[in-house]
Amino acid sequence: MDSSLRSGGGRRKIPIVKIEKKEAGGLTFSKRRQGLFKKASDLSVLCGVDVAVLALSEAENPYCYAFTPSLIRRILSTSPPAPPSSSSSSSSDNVDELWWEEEPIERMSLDELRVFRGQLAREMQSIEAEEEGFSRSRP
Amino acid sequence: MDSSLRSGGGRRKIPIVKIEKKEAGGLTFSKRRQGLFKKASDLSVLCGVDVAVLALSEAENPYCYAFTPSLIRRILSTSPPAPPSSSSSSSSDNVDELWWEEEPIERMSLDELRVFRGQLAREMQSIEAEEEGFSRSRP
DNA sequence: AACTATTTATAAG
DNA sequence: TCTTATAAATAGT
Repeated sequence: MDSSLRSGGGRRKIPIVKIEKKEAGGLTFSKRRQGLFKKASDLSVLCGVDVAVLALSEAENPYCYAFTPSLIRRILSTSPPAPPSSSSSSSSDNVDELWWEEEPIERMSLDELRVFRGQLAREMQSIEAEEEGFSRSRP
Repeated sequence: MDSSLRSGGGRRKIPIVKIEKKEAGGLTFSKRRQGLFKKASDLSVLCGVDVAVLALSEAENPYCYAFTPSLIRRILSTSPPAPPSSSSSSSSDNVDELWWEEEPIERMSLDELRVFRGQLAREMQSIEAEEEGFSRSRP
């Protein structure tokens, strides 16, 4: 049976076009943002590279993910906000748990804000360097 | 049978820890980066929001995804670098094709660089506003 | 670069 | 939120 006609149960295929139903849009934004941040984290860990993600909600609230070594070190060295099952877990690698992944700018500490601003500043320098290249070729 | 012991066939479960084999790491970076950009695109389209992704390869090459309405408009209105099957395709909605998704900074046009820099600048203003909040509470 | 078995993400309920 | 059925991503060949 065509999955779009089925009445019950699991995931159905949806076209990638803007969701018009207001509530569904907000739920989808939350779920997919979480999924996106998880993918960013996996990529960062698996390949040992820096990945940063910014997503603005429809209300323009910024949600960011930035998984830098310095940020991780700093977070791990301070008291975590609420790491799930850190005391009872039997495995020693709950460092892999993802409680720090999603962090709206509004909840960052001053140090976190500075780290993140530094990342953006460096990225902007790269962009400005590229723009310099254009002005040199046609001053 | 444990999937890590199986010899043939499909996907196997892997732990999310750094891949040490050099070649495998590069392949995984490419595949997962593509997947991440696709997820970013889907989120952006489904929810009508701005999403930006930056990923630095192990060699520090920047790969970025920035899917703003103005960027899309500008790209669609200019001659595309190499849209796949734009002339032979029978469907009219090859606008959905994702050829512009992956774009290293080095290959951006001046206008693209400015759009992207503008996004980062706005993001940085949000961060600085938050930092202002800290200095007001303890001057 | 393509395939395929499988894991992972997620749309509805 | 939690579950379930399914679509989508992807590890290894």
